[in-house]
Amino acid sequence: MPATSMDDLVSLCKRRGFIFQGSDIYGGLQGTYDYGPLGVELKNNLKASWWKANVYERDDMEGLDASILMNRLVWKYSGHEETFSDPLVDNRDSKKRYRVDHLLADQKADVIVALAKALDAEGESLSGLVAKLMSNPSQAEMALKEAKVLDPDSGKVGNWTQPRPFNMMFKTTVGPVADDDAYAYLRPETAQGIFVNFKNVLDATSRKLPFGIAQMGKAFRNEITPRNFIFRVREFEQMEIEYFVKPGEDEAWHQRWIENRMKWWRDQGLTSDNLQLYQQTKDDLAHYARSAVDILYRFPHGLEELEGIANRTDYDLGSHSKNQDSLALAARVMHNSDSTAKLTIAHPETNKLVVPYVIEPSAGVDRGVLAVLTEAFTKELLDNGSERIVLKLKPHLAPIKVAVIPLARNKAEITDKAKEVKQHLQALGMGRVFYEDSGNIGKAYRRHDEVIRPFVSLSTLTPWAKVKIATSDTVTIPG
RNA sequence: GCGGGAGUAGCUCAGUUGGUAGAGCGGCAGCCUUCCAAGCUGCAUGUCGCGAGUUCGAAUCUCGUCUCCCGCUCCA
Repeated sequence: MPATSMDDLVSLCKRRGFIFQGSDIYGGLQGTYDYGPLGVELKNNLKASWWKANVYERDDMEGLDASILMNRLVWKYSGHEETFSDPLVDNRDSKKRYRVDHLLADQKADVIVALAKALDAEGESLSGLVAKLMSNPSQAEMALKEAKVLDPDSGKVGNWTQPRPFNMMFKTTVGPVADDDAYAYLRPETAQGIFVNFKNVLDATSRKLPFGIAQMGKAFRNEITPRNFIFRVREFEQMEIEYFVKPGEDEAWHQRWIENRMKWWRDQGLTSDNLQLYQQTKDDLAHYARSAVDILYRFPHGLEELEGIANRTDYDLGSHSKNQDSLALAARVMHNSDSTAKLTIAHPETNKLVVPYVIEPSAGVDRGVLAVLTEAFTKELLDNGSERIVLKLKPHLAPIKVAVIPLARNKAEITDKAKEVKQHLQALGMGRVFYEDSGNIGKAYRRHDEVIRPFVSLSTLTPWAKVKIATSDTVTIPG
């Protein structure tokens, strides 16, 4: 079990070159991290394993790599522009929605005082009150009621909902003129790139239901609180599948994907003890989902989401489709007057055009790396009472595949042979191959023990292991 | 964003009542070494997170700021 502390992991990652704080020499930038020499190998290995399992080893999957920048209309119709914008509260009676800061700015002083009191935040500035309101929505709802916060339009006391924190999409200007309309968002999820390419992929491949589209890529969220190392960050990478199925078969496929994805994570070395499924409640659900199951992992900071597997029904394709009235959509979608495409496919039996349902297994690459590191991090107690750190990684994830360590570096008959072996191994294209002759043998072993398993312990977790060079010219590559 | 804690060498940390920095591990060079976290010699580590203030003098006191950790929040 990983009784690993986050501090231990952060320390190892820095020391051995897995993960660094972003913009480190300028004091860092919150919620950004850089992958170092070993980290990039580990991350690439994890991604390669995902792509192999979900694209190369299946007959029902296509790959895609969509742009990070997309037409703003994508985010309008996906629902993100509404749900990922500023902190908002709704008046249940008037059905009007207000930005929390604007609402408070319109209140009389005594209302603000009463609100501050209800929030136990006397003397706070207006922005401080907004923050307080956003920090605990249910308390905020009661406070808004208690303070009799007025609806600025009607002048009556409002029947307020919980305030909701939404301004998570990064904006950037597009084109040479930075006027108000020349902006785009950095995508807050990769999924939409798949949905807007649904017709393109279909036209190019003549797929039939069920089939999926797989994609990996960066996404950006202006998180209020980046936290827990690479767990919650502002720039992150996703591995996502949108799997399109016949309406009515969605529940069964949802289950199948949950099992499939759990198995994959176990194949990456995560143990069942540290993995858990969580069925989201109605309140938890994102705006697009009918139901969702999370794969949770026991990270150093707690049991948290590693991957979400959602049943998005026909919400997304329906949202981005023209002529929605003719589609008999199950999901409630915004009327789309901008799309130029009908996102349908022939029903396998009736041959009528239908909007397929979507099952979305969506995993965080960085969270995956964190989970794998957490699981692999092991403190071994040595006979002399001291500890050594070892990463017990699956061979296919190991950042260094082979370390060739000559048993002496002052004897040419040994070092020449060792270098020759290293050349041969390198030519196999198996990944990183190191020739290690610094210090003495003991130190060279230790250096690699930390990041790959030593050849001496033939654990099933051993990657390629170290190569032993002997004067008898025998070479062993256990594992 | 709010509350609490922290930031000294690559890592883990020490630094006494303010007098301009140390240890272990690691790194580099050389020697030694046939499987071990083995040893020996030498070298380099640093605007003490950043900026300002108080002071003759600040790692040490004050303020600001950035970053990290814990809690509230979250959902890849």
